[in-house]
Amino acid sequence: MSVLRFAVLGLLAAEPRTGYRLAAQMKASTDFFWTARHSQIYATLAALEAEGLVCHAVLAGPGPRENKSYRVTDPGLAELRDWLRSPERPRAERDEFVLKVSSMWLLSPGEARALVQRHRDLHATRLEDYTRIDVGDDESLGPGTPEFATFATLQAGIGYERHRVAWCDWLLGRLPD
Amino acid sequence: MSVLRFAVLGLLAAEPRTGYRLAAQMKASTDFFWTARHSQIYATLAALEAEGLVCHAVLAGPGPRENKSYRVTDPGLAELRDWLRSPERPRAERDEFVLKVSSMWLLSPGEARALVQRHRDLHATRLEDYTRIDVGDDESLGPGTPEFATFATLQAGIGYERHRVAWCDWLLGRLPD
DNA sequence: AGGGGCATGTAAAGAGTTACATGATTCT
DNA sequence: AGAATCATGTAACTCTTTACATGCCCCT
Repeated sequence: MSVLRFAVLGLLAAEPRTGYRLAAQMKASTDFFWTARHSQIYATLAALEAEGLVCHAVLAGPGPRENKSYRVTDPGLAELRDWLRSPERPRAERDEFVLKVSSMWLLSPGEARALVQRHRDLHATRLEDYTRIDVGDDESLGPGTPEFATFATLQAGIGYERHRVAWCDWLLGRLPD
Repeated sequence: MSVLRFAVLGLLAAEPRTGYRLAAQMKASTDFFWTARHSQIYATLAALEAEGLVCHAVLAGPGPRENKSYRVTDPGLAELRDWLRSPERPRAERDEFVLKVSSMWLLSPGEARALVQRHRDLHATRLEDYTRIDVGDDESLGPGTPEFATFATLQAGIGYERHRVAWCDWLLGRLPD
C-alpha cells in the first residue's frame, strides 16, 4: 500500500470522491503511470482512514451499502507533501517487450520483424490517442495548478510513446526482410 | 512466475548457467527491463525443471550444496519461441515520479523545481552510464545474434533516458523560479 | 421488464521483496 | 587469518490481480 496511498491522497486532494469514482478516475487519467483495482482502493481507503489521513461523509445514494465520500484531512495533506519531497525509492522496471527483444535472435528474420512491427503499431496508435486529448489552451495553464500537472503527465506519455515508436523504427531498419 | 520463466529460459538459451550466475547476469544486463532476486530465480528453475523445460547437471564446486548448471531442453526452447510469437498481455505501468508530478501543484514553486531537477540529474547520469557501455563495433553486429539483441535493448534504455531528460528539461522550462 | 451504471466490500491466489540460513573455495 | 565470491535454498510478508457477492436507481 505504500505508493498507492499517495495516488489516492493525491486524487482526493484535488477533489473529494467515493471509492468507486476514485477507481474510475484512476482508470481514466492516471492509468498509464499508476493503476489499481477497486478492491485495492477500498482497502487503502480503510487503512488511510484508520490512520486519520482521510475521512468520509455518508451520503444518500444507490446500492445496499453506505455511499461514502472521502476527503483528505490536514494530517493527510501533510503526509502527501512529505512524500512529494522525499526521494523515490528505486523500483524494478519490468518491460515484457524489451525482454522479448533480448531473445529475438531465436526467431526467424520474418518473425522478428513481425514482433517489432506489431509493437510499433500499438505504440503509434497510443501516441495518436494521447495527441488527440486536448487539455485546452496549454500555454495559459498556470504551473502550480492541478490542470497543468495533468498536462505535464500527458506530455510524459507522449514523449514516451514517441521514443518507443522511434526505437521500433530504428530496429526495423536494422532487421532484414 | 509467468514472465520470469521466459527471462530465465532466454538467458539459459544463450548459455547454460547456475542459478547464482543467472541472478548475477540479470543484475548486470537485463536489470533495467527485468530483474529478479535469487530467491525467485531458484523457485522458477525448480518449477521449470518440474515441467521438463530445463534440466541440470551437477558439477563439482564450492558450498555445502550441489552446484547445478542448468540448460534449456527442446520443449523449453519451443515454449520460449511460442512466447516470443504471442502478443504481450498488457501490464500496468507504475511510475512513482510521474505520479508525484500529478500532485506537484501541492508544492511551492521552489520545491517543485527541486523535485524535477533531482529526477533530471538521476536520468542524465544513467544516460551517461549507458552511453559509456561499449558493445563493440555495432554496425557489424549481425541481426539474429544474441549480441545484436543485447545492443538493441541498450538502445531502448538510451532512448528512454533521453526522453526522460528532455521531458524534465521541458518541465523545468515551464516552472517558475 | 431488463440492462447499465453506481456503489462497497471479501477471499483467494499469484508475483515480488526481504530476511534468515549455511558453508566451501579463492584471493589478499 | 579474514574477506570476498560462489552457491542454494526456505519463510514470512507485501503488493496486485481475479473472482465472488450484493443490490438500488435510472433509462429505454
